[in-house]
Amino acid sequence: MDNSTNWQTRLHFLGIALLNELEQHAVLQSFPANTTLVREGQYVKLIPVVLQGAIKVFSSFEEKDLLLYYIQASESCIMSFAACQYNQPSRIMAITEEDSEVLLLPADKVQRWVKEYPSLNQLFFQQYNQRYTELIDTINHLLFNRLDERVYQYLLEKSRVKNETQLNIRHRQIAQELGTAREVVTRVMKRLEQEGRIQQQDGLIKIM
Amino acid sequence: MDNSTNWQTRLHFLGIALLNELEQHAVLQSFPANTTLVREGQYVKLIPVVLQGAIKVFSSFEEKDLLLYYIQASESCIMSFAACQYNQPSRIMAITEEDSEVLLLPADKVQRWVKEYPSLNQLFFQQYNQRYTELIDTINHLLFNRLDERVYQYLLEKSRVKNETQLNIRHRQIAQELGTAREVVTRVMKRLEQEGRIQQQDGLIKIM
DNA sequence: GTAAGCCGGTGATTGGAGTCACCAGCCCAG
DNA sequence: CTGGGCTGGTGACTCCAATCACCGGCTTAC
Repeated sequence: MDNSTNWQTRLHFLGIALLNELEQHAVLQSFPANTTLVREGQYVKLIPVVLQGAIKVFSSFEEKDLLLYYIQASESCIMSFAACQYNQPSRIMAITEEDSEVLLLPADKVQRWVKEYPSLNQLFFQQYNQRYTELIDTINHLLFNRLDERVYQYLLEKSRVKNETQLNIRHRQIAQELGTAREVVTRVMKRLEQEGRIQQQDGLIKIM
Repeated sequence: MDNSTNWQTRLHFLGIALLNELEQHAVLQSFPANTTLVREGQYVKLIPVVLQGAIKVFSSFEEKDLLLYYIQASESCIMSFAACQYNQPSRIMAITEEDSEVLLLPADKVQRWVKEYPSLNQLFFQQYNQRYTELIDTINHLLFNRLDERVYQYLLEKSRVKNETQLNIRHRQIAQELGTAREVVTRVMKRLEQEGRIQQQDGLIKIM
């Protein structure tokens, strides 16, 4: 597979001029699933643009985590962007959800590119907006939905991101990504199964 | 009070050139406390920059609200910004917390100004980042803190924004802004009082 | 083969918060 | 001055989720 031209077509919306800059200064890198890319408190010097796969972004707080959103193809990470612009430490944790291919842009260059290339400026505004909206949804779910619904939505979203109808995932992980406990998830899953909304077999979860 | 030069000094960081544009195209307007500026689902054509006072921004969802943050002097509203850029309806509700003075920028002009004036571009990036960080904090509070702590933090923040040590506020309003019920707040306030963290007298709340 | 570890599953219990119903005190309008 | 509106305050109850303790089944390491 010709990666170099590949990502250029995928990121075509950034414009030829910027693509040329990227070709020179950005680094293409692959990560296996479950690689931790950023930890909380870390200072970041590279800004990722996902080409393939997905990165999941967490908030961690006092030993407990909460899945905030996924970064998918053609998307970038506003937290790294912010972290480099204001030289703040990262407030989130980022882990590859699947084997992923990522274009890494040097932070100092991005500072300049944002000013020179409206397409990149546009991308980050759009990303900020999208992430912000997602967070508001997350908050509303947290505040007003029962755990049943949160778990179900979580499964739907994960299935959408991974593009699989069968999910291979442990109760423990679900619990961790939703910031709750394993037994609680087990019970909720039982209920969802009884309600005919999911099926569990051999550690696989099928969404109906 | 000479308002016209007044806001120009306050917004000096935007640069002379942009200030001239603002002078021509922006509108200075005052609102009494508790004026609803934006409702959920509304399409916005004006982007506010607060000069004096404060605007509180809510998420409302199935009849319940949640206070997200305050827009204070020299700050703007990213939700309006987004709403106008992507022509999406507003996902939030905005109400003046106090008597406020606001500079209203026409949405279509802002589109252009953002590209032409890095200072404005910068302002919105900075605002996005700030709001985003605040939301993450809110989420962590929601997930991991007891209501006691949430209420206390809420009171601290409100006292900071209004710059008053005594708050004149009803339990009902606290409940509404935190997305809970009045009786619950009453009980929490009782506990906070017994713990010596606040004092309640004649409907005034004093933070210790 | 056996011990250790992870997996889902379950019962008992606790605690936080939301809900319902009702009270007294206060103020204001008519 | 009286009724209706607001305020805070309370008891009783319910519900959901978290926690603790413990299971049997399965895989893996040694």
